[in-house]
Amino acid sequence: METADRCRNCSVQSQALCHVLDADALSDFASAGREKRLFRGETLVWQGDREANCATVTKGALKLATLTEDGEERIVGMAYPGDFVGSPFGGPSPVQITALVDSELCLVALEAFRKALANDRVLETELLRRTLDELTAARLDRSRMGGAGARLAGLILNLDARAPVCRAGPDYIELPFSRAEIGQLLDMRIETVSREFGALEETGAIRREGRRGLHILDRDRLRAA
Amino acid sequence: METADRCRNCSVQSQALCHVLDADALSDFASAGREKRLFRGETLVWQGDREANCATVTKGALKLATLTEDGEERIVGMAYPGDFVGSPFGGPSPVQITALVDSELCLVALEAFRKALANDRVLETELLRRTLDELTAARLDRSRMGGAGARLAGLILNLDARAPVCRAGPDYIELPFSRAEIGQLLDMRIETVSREFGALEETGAIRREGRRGLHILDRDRLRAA
DNA sequence: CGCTCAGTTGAAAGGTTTCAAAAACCGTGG
DNA sequence: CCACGGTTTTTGAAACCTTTCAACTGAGCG
Repeated sequence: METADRCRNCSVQSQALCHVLDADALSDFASAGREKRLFRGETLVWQGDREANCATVTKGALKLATLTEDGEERIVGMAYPGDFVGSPFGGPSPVQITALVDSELCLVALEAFRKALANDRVLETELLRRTLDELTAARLDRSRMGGAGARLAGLILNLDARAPVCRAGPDYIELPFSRAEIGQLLDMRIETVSREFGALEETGAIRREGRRGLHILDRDRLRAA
Repeated sequence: METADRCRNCSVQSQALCHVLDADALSDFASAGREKRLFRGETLVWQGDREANCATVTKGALKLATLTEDGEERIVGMAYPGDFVGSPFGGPSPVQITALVDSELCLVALEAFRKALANDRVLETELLRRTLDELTAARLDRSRMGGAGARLAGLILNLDARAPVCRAGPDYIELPFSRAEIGQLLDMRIETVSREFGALEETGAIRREGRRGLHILDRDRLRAA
């Protein structure tokens, strides 16, 4: 069966929201979902979209962003493989969701997802648990706000720890961001991003390679920053 | 019956999490809860507390804060009447919860709350809905970060709109914060807070009265800042 | 080769923090 | 009721960091 295969071969089956479902429920759930590929820069959900579909990220990295009134974009969150994105209860989407690098998703129609949520108590409980965790993570993020260098070092450590897409070696990561996107995420201008990269390189914490390559030379020094 | 009375007279009965419960379930739930009074500065939950109790705020204003490694406090969220606080799934509390002004809560033992959550599907669904809303609010907060003046104006408008405790007249509010707490919340030093209050007063947007009194003279001007 | 675009670098302007000190406020006791 | 002492808030000036504006470098591409 095709859908069952899709789940059996799923690269995030042990981390995704749906891992709490038993075989039968999973099969129902899977038949409501479909794979979707997003190219770098493609947008899954626009800010304000009503009744947008939900999805589990299976590969890549997505940004959640809001538009300021003057049209600037502000990145307010990230989604990596295993993460769930979307507004299960519908309503206009508060953020837009865009692929930072070529990505893959397991897309579920909103109506089907809502039905699954109603049928499977465990699914709802798991979503609640994850949402609570994300809420505390989002709040803790606020507290982790020192100077520009500290924020950049924090981002690098974060990618190092939890972004499988970026890992291209034990001490080498490929940034999924442009300088502009790092600025939108960390609230600084691209010039400052560039200078702070330079400063971290000076200290010997990292070494840049090309535009997006990053050798991590000294994690302790990053943590100290 | 005492507990039923408590709910019937509850000042936040229409906004609280428990408003989704039917009469029977509410009566069970109420018998597991009890009133608790917190004086200004008292802490309900410390950062790291395990298995701390949950509560609904019925009166006052609480801060959710984390401690930085150098012992400084950083306010990462607020809770006003009708809001639910605590970690229903237990584990060490990521934040500490402290009364900013004399407050009242409807406290529910963690075990009882978890049981209610398991029994009453609607309770869980409502908690999920609220948590999702809080998550997007926390994320949007990040995007609302201009200069110091803009952040302070935003806080004032926020209190004006959603903090009943503070309202002491149609255009007069009583700040629940000290200057230091405003600094912890908005990420600026107390001197900057003071100067920005001065700047807003210069423009005629507000007028200060004593340490914590605030006349709101021109909401449009606040919004413009 | 010359174009464009992302990234880097430099110098000046702007805003926030820091350190220091004065002023206003509050509870207490005379 | 007023004076007192401690605390919070305000104000001032200099140091610091980030932004802004501008120019330059380098990689990719027709």
